[in-house]
Amino acid sequence: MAEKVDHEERRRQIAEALLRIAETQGLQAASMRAVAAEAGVSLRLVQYYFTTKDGLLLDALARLGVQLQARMERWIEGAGSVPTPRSVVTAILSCILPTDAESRRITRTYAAYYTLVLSDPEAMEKKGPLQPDLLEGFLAKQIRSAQEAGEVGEGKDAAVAAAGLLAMVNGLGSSVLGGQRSGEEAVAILEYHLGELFGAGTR
Amino acid sequence: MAEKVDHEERRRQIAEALLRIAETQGLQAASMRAVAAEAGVSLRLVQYYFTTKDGLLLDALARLGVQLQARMERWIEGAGSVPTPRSVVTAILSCILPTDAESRRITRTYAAYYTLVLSDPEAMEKKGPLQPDLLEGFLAKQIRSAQEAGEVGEGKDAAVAAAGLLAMVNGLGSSVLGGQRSGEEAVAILEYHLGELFGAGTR
DNA sequence: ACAGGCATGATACAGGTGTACCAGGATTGG
DNA sequence: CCAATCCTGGTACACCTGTATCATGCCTGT
Repeated sequence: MAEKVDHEERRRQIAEALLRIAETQGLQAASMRAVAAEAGVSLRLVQYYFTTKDGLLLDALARLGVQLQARMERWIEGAGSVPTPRSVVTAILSCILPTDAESRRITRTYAAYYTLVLSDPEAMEKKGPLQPDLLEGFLAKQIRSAQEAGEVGEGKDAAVAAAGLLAMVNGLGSSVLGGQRSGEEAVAILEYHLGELFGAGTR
Repeated sequence: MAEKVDHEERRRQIAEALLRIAETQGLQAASMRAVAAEAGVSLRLVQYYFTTKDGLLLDALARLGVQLQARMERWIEGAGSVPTPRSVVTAILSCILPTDAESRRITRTYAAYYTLVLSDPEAMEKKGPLQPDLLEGFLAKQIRSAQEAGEVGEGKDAAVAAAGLLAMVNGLGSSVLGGQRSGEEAVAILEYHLGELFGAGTR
């Protein structure tokens, strides 16, 4: 058979063009023709590698997920040589906030997908390597182990605290994207609440 | 002049049709024709009362804002005969969460508008009687007065706590809409964190 | 009673959308 | 060298979008 080009590479090129448009102009501006133009290929090619538009949308979303996951792992590693639970939790949560260019890009793009999954509920499951439920469970586990180490008060509920923090980071991200707050203010608010949690309960 | 119909009433009828579509199918499904059909009028009428589509979108958003504001005032009144700062804060925050039919409707519709204001930044300012900054400031004031009454610890930062709580409620609402959590679980998480704040700091 | 202007209906237009189809060029297996 | 297979370009087809235009009915002030 004639195996000329690298399919995966082409798919990546096109999918990232879609993500670029979604980030800057929103998903409603990401037509097949616009994606083709942004990727520098013909409309036919986009159709060829992703038969339907939903296929393209889903594939691009999956790629965005692995990008975020990669960023989180990078931030956890960079949190310190011996990662304490607190530093891990701080790294995970603060790397989601739109502070630098990469996180702003990822957050904006995820926000563009947000209304899409609302209007089409549970159509986009089984896709993401990033289920927020998993992340929440992981955070709760970190908090619980910090609790056993005496770093957080006995009375705290690790699961509820994790859920609340994750939701807060989500909301803070929205406010930054909406221009009500700078990224630095958002991390300040987050770190204050982390201090309340890890501050041994008295204070 | 011939003053036959009640303009305001017709505008309300059409705008609420738009909101109904936005809630159930998202804003991208709210075409002029769909709104006309939902409102039971002709396309021309929608054009007549709202010259352009942006006008309709903005007007409907404003109406949604006053609906939310009315709900908040209703909840504050229903919070108790003598409203304490804590009950006021609890009422405001928990009435935003999608628990009953009305709040689900409002939250879903606001979410539908969310990506719209992202792709067109600051185009929709000066509109809402509900700036989140104002709400945040009001919450901070309530917390501060509770602080003077000794209900919350001295070390707490009222402004930062208010910002965090508001963001958390925002994020919790998103998770409920996304189907990860029930509304009751969300208010439980919120009330836990309110307890942490108002629980005099020790515990 | 009659003209004036408001309110409504039907339709047209230009543009953009996702998808389908047809054709030809390149490359490799036999 | 031939043919089969993969890849790519151009284009067409319905359909839906927001908006503009033409026309008509109906109420009202005088």
